[in-house]
Amino acid sequence: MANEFGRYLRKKREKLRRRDPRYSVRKVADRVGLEPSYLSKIERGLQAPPSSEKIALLAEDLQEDRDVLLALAGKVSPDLLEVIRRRPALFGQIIRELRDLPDHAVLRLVREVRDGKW
Amino acid sequence: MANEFGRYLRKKREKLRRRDPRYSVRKVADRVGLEPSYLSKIERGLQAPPSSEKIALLAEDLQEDRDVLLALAGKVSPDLLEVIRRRPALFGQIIRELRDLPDHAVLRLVREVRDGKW
DNA sequence: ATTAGTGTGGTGTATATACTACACACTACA
DNA sequence: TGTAGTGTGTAGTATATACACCACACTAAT
Repeated sequence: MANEFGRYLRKKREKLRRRDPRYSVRKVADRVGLEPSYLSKIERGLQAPPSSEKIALLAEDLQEDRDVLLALAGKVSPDLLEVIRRRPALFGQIIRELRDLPDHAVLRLVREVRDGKW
Repeated sequence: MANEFGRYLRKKREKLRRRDPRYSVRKVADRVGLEPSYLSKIERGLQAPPSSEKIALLAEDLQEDRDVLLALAGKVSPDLLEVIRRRPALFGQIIRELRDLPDHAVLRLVREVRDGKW
């Protein structure tokens, strides 16, 4: 499961690399501020995923969804945590309420909210 | 802010203690499985809040809301994290959507969902 | 044959997390 | 005056987190 993160990362990076040499382990590592061998180990599951901050940078560099990448690493975006911590009872309640709803139902809800019905 | 947690804890414990001697530092610590001096330091803000697990036990013992207590400690309940990690894109989206809504709007939403309209 | 670039192995480390163990001084009660 | 219970101070520790440093072997181009 922590392994899943590494495999996903490597797959995506290699895919990008086929079209663009700027996606070598070294270059990506340099851009996000990691030591290349560290990133290499992470991709092979020899190291646990890095910090949320580095994962966010990786997501941006590799054009991935930040929340998805963080989830693969067993983490949750700090800004979401912040939202919950601000109103814990309220958000605890709604998240648990939505926990077992199918995707489409939740999505409909998202849309309703965005369309200003609330 | 980490200090807030301690003060809140002490206040609640002392309140309970006025009516029931079972709420001494020692007794509470024993029940939740902590060393008394450790809990004492936590209550005075000399130690950071304990693990989520211990906080949950404290919440139960002191009849407090688990999510609120965790939030005071700067944490989020592991079961909520799990919900988000399972469907990160979806829950990331909805939480950010609800972030700036006033309590009453979110509450109305909770009720609608619970009443099976979804 | 040098140079630039590739991925990776081994080793070390600073900081944080989450505690425990034990002793001490004080109070209340029998 | 002993016994039980109170809170707290000092000290130490095991484990996890989040990395960096350096060296090596390999490939491709000049």
